[in-house]
Amino acid sequence: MLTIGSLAKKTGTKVQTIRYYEQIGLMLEPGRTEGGQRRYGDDELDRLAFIRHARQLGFSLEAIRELLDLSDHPHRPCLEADAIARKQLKQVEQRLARLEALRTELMRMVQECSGGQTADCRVLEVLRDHSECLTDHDEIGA
Amino acid sequence: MLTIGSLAKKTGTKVQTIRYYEQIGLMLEPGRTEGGQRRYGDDELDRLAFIRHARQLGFSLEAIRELLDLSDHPHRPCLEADAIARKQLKQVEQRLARLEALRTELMRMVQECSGGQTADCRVLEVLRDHSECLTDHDEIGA
DNA sequence: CTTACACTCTCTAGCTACTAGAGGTTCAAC
DNA sequence: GTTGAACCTCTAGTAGCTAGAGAGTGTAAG
Repeated sequence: MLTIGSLAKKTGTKVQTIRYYEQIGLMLEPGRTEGGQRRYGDDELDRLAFIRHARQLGFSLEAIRELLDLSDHPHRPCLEADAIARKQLKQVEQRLARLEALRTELMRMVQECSGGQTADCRVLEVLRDHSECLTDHDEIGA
Repeated sequence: MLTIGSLAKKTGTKVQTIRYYEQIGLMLEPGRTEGGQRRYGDDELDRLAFIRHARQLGFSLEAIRELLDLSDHPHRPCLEADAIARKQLKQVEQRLARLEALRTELMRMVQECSGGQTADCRVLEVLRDHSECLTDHDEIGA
């Protein structure tokens, strides 16, 4: 049985954040001690690890909620789950494409920026350049 | 001379967001018409394009502020900007790896999920795995 | 058994990076 | 010279946390 603090440590989450996830219904209400302190089992550790990983991948809490629902209701017909999976897959692929473009730019930035002064530094120029970007105006936020 | 609206269109930014950037000091105060409306030149277009691009690359507004400072004061060494870029690159590469794992699993799920039930779904398991993550607890937020 | 103290509890308020709306003004085209 | 889209300021709301106040709990040493 884990205290909220050790669960936090194991998953790299702030204690407050775990309580927040419970509050908005992403984490289920855990068992409590006589005195009212939360105690967690391995299922909860898994669930929280999943949430944190998904967050690191840029999924919104709403998207994560959908994915968790897939696992919480295993007797649902597959069509529903399939639709959600397809939707998420599409998002994942968009995200991958953007991240790859991004990696390329960052790698170029790091390479070109070696030893000079800021005046010579291409970091700013690379990002300042808007010859390409002016055509793709998709959203930034998750 | 650009109105705030056309600047917004050119950079894929919301009008409100531009005013917000001005408010927090990321965008400098532009000239105004007699009637008090903002008018922008090409420098401001460049600056905003830079900010937006950097945001798309996952830089926080604070990191962007630092980068803009470097460009505003070009006689400082580039090391600082380089460090910021490297940090972002590392994060991007971590995210790419995890996203690829998730894509694989979602693809498998969509393929296999034809007639079965959610019970077979491995999506959660992929991200639930915390064998690696338990050692690297870097921040999520930019 | 009791005392120490790290940990937990709830609650409220603050943070970043926007976004939306109310209510009013300006600009440019007709 | 009037219409209407675009602009103005201001306030408040959003997601996803994060920090602090003030009080209670759990455990281990003395």
